[in-house]
Amino acid sequence: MEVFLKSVAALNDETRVKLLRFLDKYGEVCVCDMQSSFEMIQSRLSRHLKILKEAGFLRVERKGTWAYYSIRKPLDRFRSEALEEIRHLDITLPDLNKLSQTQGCKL
Amino acid sequence: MEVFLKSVAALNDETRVKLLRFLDKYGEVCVCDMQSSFEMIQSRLSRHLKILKEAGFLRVERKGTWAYYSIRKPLDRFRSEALEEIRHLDITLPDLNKLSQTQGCKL
DNA sequence: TCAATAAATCAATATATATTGATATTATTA
DNA sequence: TAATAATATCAATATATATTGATTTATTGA
Repeated sequence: MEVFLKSVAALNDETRVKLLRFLDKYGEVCVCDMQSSFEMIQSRLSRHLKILKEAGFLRVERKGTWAYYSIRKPLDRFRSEALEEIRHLDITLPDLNKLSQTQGCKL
Repeated sequence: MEVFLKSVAALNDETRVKLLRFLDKYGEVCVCDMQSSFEMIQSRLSRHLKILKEAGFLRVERKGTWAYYSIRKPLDRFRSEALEEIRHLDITLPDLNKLSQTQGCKL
């Protein structure tokens, strides 16, 4: 029950649904790029990413000071069905703004 | 997005997950029987049932003063996957206590 | 129509979650 | 090792959701 409720709680927020879809679309993205793409305050973004990760949706890979998040694979059945459902929602996503590459990130 | 978040929000509560599983197991159950089975205060139960209904999981049929709730069929893909996930959770359910039949219900 | 019962709704309060700004941690590099 | 940058965590507050008891609505039957 606990694990199920944790997955569901993670999905129960519009910001996190958008982040999931964003990572689903763009693959592996670093925190500072999500920050600039979504124009979101850093602590807020970090918290949402943590919730998604601890709910089993995301994985993180650290490269130096940067943290790259992506959809964890494979996802179990329920989580991948949730992601599939999210794919079919009419969501307006921001474009991927690759600060990290073009400017070495200075947020 | 709205509809999806409504489904997810409805699932985001242990009491409601148990109610879903209960109705999944026992079929059509009237409110007073759920009340006595779960030993739950009437207004609380009524509120949870409303949330599940408005999220598309339940249907209600009124028979006189009684309201019979059951899982809505057919469920769409995401909702039925959620239900399937719930079926596999290790949940302790109360037995169905048929007050309505044995005593004509007097809660 | 009145009384009684089942269920729904309302209003107040309690509890949980999200947001923000500040601070801490970690890795890099001068 | 000191300075800086990226990310995570913390503490205070705001917002949303759940619970309770009281009230309302709807239905039945005397």
